[in-house]
Amino acid sequence: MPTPQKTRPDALTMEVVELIGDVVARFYSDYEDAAAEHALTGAQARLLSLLSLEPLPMRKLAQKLKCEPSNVTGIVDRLEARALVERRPDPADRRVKVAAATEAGLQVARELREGLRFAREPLAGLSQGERESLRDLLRRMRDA
Amino acid sequence: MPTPQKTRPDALTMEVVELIGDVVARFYSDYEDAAAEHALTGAQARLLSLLSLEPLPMRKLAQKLKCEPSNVTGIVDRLEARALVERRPDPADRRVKVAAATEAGLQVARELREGLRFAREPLAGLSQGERESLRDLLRRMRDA
DNA sequence: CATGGTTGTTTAAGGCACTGAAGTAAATGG
DNA sequence: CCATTTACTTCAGTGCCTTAAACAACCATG
Repeated sequence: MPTPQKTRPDALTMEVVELIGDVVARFYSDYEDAAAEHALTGAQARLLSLLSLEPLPMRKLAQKLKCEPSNVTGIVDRLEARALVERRPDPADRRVKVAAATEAGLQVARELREGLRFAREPLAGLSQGERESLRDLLRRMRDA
Repeated sequence: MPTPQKTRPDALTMEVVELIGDVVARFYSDYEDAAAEHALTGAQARLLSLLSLEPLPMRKLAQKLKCEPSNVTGIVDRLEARALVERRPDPADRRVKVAAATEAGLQVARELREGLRFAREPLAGLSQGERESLRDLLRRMRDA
């Protein structure tokens, strides 16, 4: 046994993990900034972003956001107070409240997506071919 | 003017941004989980991680964490209450308090780093050569 | 030096995100 | 029907985070 450690990662892997950490930090903080430009918190932006694709019941929102349903209540409350989101009754189940982005909410979500220029900027320096290999590598990481 | 938008990104770029978002979400949540295994919050883990490299004054910590110094006070308070971090006086400037990881804190930081297996797992499926190109691409993104 | 401005840290007040427990209303299955 | 489960909310408590204000120590200028 040359190395007593269980799964001692090689230097290359360690460096890539480090780099991912850096990029993650950058992307995350850029996302928060983009949200802040619309006076949204990160959590509010993520929730609104989800609703810009399709209306969802509170329960589903909690699942997608990986948090407790009681938490979603507050976030939707705050977005609803700003008329970016509304609660609709579910005709099929009167217990359910379906959260949906309003017209204004959709607009903000669009601007938010476009305002993610920070995330795109680092990509600008890559060639078409490099972006393709990056895409392939990321896909495989995601699906791992 | 075929497209009224300012800088309409192509489909490839959009997909890569989407993929980065996915990987970021995964990495972030794995980091929080790893921290939680040591009863640490994400913020506490990040701060402790910084201090595991070198002791830092409160002011520097705030800079690295991109937050207000008054915020750092509370986080260090909680880590100090658990004896993972200690405040030392700076002999050169009596205003300054240098935060430093204790022996126990260094141990936790080490375990935390090793416990980041989640972040490494997706890399396991990549070959040596692929990891190298990923490293190069990430480096260029970081330095962009 | 003395003094006035700057810097490093903390405290206090307040908002948001989050959890867990408890409560209410509606659906569902003997 | 009634007991259980499900969807949502409310409440209490914690942590992160910011701004404003306080304090002590540093520092430059006259």
